[in-house]
Amino acid sequence: MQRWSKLFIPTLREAPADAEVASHKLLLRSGYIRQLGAGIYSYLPLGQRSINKIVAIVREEMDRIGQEFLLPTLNPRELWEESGRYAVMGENMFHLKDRKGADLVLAMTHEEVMTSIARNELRSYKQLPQTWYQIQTKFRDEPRPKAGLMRVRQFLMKDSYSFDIDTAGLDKSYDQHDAAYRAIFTRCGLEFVAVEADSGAMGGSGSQEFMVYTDAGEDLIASSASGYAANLEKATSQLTAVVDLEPTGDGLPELVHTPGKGAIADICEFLSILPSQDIKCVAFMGSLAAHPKDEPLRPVVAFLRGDHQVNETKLNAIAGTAELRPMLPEELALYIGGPAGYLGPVGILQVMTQGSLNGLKSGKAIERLKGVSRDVASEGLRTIVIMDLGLEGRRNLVAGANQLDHHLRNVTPGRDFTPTVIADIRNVNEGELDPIGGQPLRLGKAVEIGHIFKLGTKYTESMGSRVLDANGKEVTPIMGCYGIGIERILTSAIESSAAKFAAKAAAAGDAKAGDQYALAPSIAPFAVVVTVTNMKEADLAAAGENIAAELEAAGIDVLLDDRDERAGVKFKDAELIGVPYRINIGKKLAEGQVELVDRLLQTTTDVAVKEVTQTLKSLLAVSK
RNA sequence: CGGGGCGUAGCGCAGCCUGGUAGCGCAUCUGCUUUGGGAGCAGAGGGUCGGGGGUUCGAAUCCCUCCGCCCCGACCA
Repeated sequence: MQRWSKLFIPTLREAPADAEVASHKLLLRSGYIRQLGAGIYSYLPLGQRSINKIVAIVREEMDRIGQEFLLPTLNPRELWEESGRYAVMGENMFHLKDRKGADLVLAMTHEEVMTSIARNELRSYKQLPQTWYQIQTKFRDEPRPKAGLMRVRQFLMKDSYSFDIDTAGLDKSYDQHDAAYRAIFTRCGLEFVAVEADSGAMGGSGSQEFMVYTDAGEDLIASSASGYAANLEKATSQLTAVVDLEPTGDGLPELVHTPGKGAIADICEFLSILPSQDIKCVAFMGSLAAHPKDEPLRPVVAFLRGDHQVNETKLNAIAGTAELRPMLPEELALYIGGPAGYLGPVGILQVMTQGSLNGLKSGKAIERLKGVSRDVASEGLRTIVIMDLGLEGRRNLVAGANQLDHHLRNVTPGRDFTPTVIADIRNVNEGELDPIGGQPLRLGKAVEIGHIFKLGTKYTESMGSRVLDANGKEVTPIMGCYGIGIERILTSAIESSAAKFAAKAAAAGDAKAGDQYALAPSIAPFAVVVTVTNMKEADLAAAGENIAAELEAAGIDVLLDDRDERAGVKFKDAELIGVPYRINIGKKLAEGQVELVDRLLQTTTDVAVKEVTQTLKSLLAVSK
């Protein structure tokens, strides 16, 4: 039996100053981990117990669909050159030399090793499909490790790879992983959403990220009760109903004097209109490469509904640019023809040539402009004018007139201006209705705990893996790759729970109770702590011993707190280590009762000593 | 890699500006008291003040340099 007095559980009353996010503080305070360097952590016994439980769940579910390997982390450089990823990964990969001077790398994932095994061993379609997985330490030289175990340089990952003869087989392997992942995360007690992800440059055909909402996350996602979920970069929503203004005068664009009303809120108040009846203009210079130095820049001008915000990732995708920065005032004058605050789509200068540039009065501003927009200045470049879908079909809008202190009424897209492209370039907002089920969207930061991905033939092709099909023809196996961040299951579970405790404490007006959490029994280091409130009272100590022994005999993961400490200290410690159930053995023992504290539900009930084991068994059965 | 911050006992911090015996709280150890929400009293141990160099009679403190860690940004199969 595990006795607290014999274990190494170095709890901290205060968190080290380096810790910022809740899970980091709590993992340190509860004695789960200690830091060794930036993004490098030691797992102490409690942390290791929890990690082991997570790994066991992952392994159990993965064994249903695949076979476990253990692959080397130390990889020859040549292997990564074969796949082309040596150059792609660059500084993100750890490099080292052996004593003979040969180059080695520490593996970040294992596509290359798995594919090398596949190409050496798989010969026939009869050997397919295969699903191979491992649970292994991965190394990534993160440019910026952060948030405790959230983003680290050395971490555990379950990675699996499927090899199929055709896309139908791949679809099946992919779906099996989807089901396995849902089972794993559910068993770990996580509330997750599956987000359709960008397959990106990898050229795959399907990809899903499994996300957990947490403020410590680095991605922004939107999801709804109808099952819709997407990255903010891809999320769309149903447009909220808007009313167009009635035309004034002859219904054509009409100049209005609007002194000092450059901001949307001001112009709306001044003209008694709604933001949704106004056109917002956002102007950028887009670089074609991610690290612009001497790269040419292209002007990108976006028009949106006044109450919408532009999403730069969407805009980049439409404009074909890699990075955007706001236009300088000189550039606004050059490409749009108006001052900031009064920019509008009507009469926008869509083509800027050397001639028209020369036509402008030269001066410092133009010289500066030539410096930043070399390409435009030298050969002329079309301004990309993008209109958001939210403006399509609208009438009689208010827009900047490209003159200081003036706006236009009666601006109607299509009639008064023609965008280069009409596309979705806006951010969805909290509460808007999702596009498939019409349920309100929830927006928030989230952390990625898993990813499944239809990889295709990228590696089997480049590394020369071929099998013979039923017709004796040589074909390239199709791969899928699938990852789970083991530590992120733990951190996101702690983050989620801590957020719940904090919210409840805040609602109760208790400002300082923001440092509690409870893990699901499936992944907590122990399912239950038996707390003897006073070890000096022999009957309490004996009862604790008996109850803990009985729980253990019933197959329950129990920790007996037999330390000669004050009750308060023991309660605080038990809570700090995140164990979901606690049995307090104290005064009520005289009446044959003990207390059962359910930290997941945050309730305390009296239970007869005789019924403790049965009660816990049923609680644990439910949570399994 | 750009910007900002920090480095003094296991943890949290003060001292640095204005150079002169290195301090406080918690934790640890001993004793007594206490015993259902991080106990009280008394005593004790614990420090290359991140490293190196310099200025000075004298450096935690001033100067130079290197290292480490955290945060924001960039980046992130």
